[in-house]
Amino acid sequence: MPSQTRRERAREERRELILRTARELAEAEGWEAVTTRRLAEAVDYSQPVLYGHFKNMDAISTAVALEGFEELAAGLRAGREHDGLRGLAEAYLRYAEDHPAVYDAMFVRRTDLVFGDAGTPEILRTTFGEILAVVTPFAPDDPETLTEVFWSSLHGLATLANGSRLRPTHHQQRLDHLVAIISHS
Amino acid sequence: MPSQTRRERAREERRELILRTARELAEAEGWEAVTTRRLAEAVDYSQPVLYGHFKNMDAISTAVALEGFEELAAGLRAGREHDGLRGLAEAYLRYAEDHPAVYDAMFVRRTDLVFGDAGTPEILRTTFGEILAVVTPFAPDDPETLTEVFWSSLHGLATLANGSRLRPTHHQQRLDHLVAIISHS
DNA sequence: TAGATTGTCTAGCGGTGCTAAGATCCGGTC
DNA sequence: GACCGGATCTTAGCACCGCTAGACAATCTA
Repeated sequence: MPSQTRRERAREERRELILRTARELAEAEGWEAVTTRRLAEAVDYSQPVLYGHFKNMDAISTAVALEGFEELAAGLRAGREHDGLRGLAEAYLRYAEDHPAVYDAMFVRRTDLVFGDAGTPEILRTTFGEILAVVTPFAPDDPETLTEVFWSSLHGLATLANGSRLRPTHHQQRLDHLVAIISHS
Repeated sequence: MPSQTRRERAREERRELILRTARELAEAEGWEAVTTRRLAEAVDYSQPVLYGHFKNMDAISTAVALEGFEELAAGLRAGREHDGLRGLAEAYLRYAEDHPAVYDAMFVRRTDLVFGDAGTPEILRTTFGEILAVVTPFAPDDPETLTEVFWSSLHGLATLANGSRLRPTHHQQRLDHLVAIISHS
């Protein structure tokens, strides 16, 4: 019995090593630098080992994305409990800024994660639920739509800022504006 | 003299053929399908011919993006003149929905187009200026910040909708909400 | 018509994701 | 302790990618 579980434990550790390394590589040099050869070399295994743990390269970034959803949901919850709408917005934008590669895997890169579906992972619904909770007081009759609009605004700010398409000096002012127009709606 | 200009004309037509074909291929199958080999075969030349017109593959999608900025700026202007804030928002989202690959080239794919810089192409400033013009009445003291927020919201709605991450049925409601909260700010 | 210029192609480099086939290790059984 | 069988890992290779050097053909200039 211990032999079997020891193998399984080793396998699980290898899987986490691959995931952690892929994430670090992506954050350091972008997802285009995460190739099977470079990743295999970084974890000191040959390429086929990766395929023993993940179906393909996309499955690796999807797994990183799922980690990201866990972290983001926790951050949003904390931000919301601390400072409501503004706290959640700050937490969202901070997460996107601090983990741009993970954010990309979650929301920008092509993925087979389905969003509005029955097969949607629970954590995705949880994340959406955090935004829903903080927005509902401002649109009790149709909170879903305002949630989508608010989320889209945050997503737009996050991606355009990460792509250096917004003035880097006006982070706080944009957040103030967004929080103001949502709460006056 | 006509010989020289005939050559130049042929060269220009070839360039446009490459651009048009790349754009069609991208809209039909996504940018990942636009490879030098497939594109060369589609225009019935060998791959090195592409490099006689464009420095590399990225330069092709950048050229497509510049076409897109021209079209988008014209659409935004028409929408704005027809129905102000709402008309512009509708025009923006319609363009992104009708030309998802071009929109990607403009705002999502990595590009060497700089945005807030002195070397920014005039057409980019023109496009931004359309949004600025329609938003200024609602924030006369600091129109730039509200412009960035409004643009980010439109961009977020466009990309999340194109990635099937928003309910496809509530297009109009989201637009109504966004226009409402901006104009009440 | 001879030479220079321009245009085009074939072939090839090093990289990519991914996989088949064989070697090797290691736990379970006699 | 010897051996078997399955899990694990590596080498080697496929077809594709962006991109370029060098040979060859077509066209313009003089």
